[in-house]
Amino acid sequence: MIRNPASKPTARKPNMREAILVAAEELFATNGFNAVSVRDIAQAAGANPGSVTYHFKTKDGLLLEIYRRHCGPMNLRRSELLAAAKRVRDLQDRLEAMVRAYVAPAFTSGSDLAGGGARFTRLRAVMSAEGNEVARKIIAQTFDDTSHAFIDAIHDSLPHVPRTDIVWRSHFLLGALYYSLVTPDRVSRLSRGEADGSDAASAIEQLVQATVAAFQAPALDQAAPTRRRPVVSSKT
Amino acid sequence: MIRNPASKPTARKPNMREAILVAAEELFATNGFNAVSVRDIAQAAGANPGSVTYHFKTKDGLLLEIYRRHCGPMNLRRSELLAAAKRVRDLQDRLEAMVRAYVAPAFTSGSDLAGGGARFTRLRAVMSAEGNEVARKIIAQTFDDTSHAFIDAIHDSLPHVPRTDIVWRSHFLLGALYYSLVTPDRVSRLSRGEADGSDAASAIEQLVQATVAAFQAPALDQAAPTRRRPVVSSKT
DNA sequence: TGATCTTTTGTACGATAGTACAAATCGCAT
DNA sequence: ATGCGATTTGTACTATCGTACAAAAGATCA
Repeated sequence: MIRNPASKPTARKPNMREAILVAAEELFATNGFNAVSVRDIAQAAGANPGSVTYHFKTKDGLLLEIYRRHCGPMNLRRSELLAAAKRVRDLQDRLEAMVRAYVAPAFTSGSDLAGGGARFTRLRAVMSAEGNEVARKIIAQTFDDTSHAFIDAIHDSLPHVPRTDIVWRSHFLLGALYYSLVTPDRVSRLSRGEADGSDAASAIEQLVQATVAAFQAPALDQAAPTRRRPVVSSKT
Repeated sequence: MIRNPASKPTARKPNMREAILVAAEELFATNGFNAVSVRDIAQAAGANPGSVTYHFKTKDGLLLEIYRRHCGPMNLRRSELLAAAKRVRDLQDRLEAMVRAYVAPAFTSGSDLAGGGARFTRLRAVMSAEGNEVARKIIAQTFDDTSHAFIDAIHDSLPHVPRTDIVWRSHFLLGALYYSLVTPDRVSRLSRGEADGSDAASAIEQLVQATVAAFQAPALDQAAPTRRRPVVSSKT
């Protein structure tokens, strides 16, 4: 019976600290921060309430640690994918690759944390909706750089669209992304079972396709008083 | 000193019940349901905690009443605007009008409730993120009809796009809409002050423009293995 | 005006929250 | 095996939660 080779020489049971983190992630992402008690988390993790205090000191500390361990890997992955996307020659393909570089890591794991990508993104969505203070600080510090990098890159591919519009549209992208992870069942319901809102692959493809089109919409500021955009085809 | 002509013969102070509702809306929409105590609400409304119990029995009952008084007017307004939009002849204009009919009532007041539109929409966003049970039931009952009406109408204007894609894209629209109301400051921050995320008019225009383009994106299912979409212009 | 109903107030109660802390337990190097 | 540091357990404390309820106060109308 081999014990898993714990990297650190400190670990009694399989990995209680990890179990608490995962349980907390899931519960926070599903019910919000305040609706979940430390006791709930402990029970879900098969731990003792006091154990949570031992590892993370406070409930805020636990949330902080959840962010800490995810932000790095996810942003790293995004940077890699963005760098690769920037090298794509074709302008249309490049834009799509960049959007995908932004979207994909939010759905899939950003590191060895099994399946943690979607769960963590859902958590971010909920925390941002609740106006959580701990989350707000971390997000402004950690994610704004990445967001700016994407906005700049996309702007380079769409020079005729003002940066302001790019910002708005990337904001919409994040909102759509969050909402897809928060209430996937709504998609299933409204499509009357024809689509599965929980299917990450579908969500990514749909989101990328729609967002690329949104980014390519004509500029708003400098727009002429009357519409002048070529419609895609409008009827068959 | 004229007393305001209360429609109902029951009302002691200006309108305590209303004050509690407004305070609760604002607090719930900002901090989430569980983070706000009945005492917080009472204090913000200048009322006594017991008064909340008297008018709404429970905290859930208070939330329920908030939904009740907003859902009707907002959906009515949406139906009116959708009906008007359907009468627009030009296909492109009609699509835009329909999207606007969906978006506008969420930002502006749906009735005589002063400025309540945006506040209520923000509330819905937060409740949906928190997975609130009371909200979930009401939404499925009250909003799905409206959502279906819009999806069907938009599908009629975009027959070459599968209904499934329309559902996804309208889902993205709602997510973007929610997020715009939840964290408007992010837009201001990322645009380095060039845009004001709190400006409803800007948000609506940006959202409508981006969403119309997203809806017009080529279909996903029946798509050919290689891309074949006419790019809008891609460079000046 | 005085009776009656509605609304507001004040207070209290049981439940549960986050957290602290001492005791018990475990893994491991020696 | 044994001692030691790391972890887990159990429990307790204080604060705050939602809610109930009786009393006070205001409004309404004969």
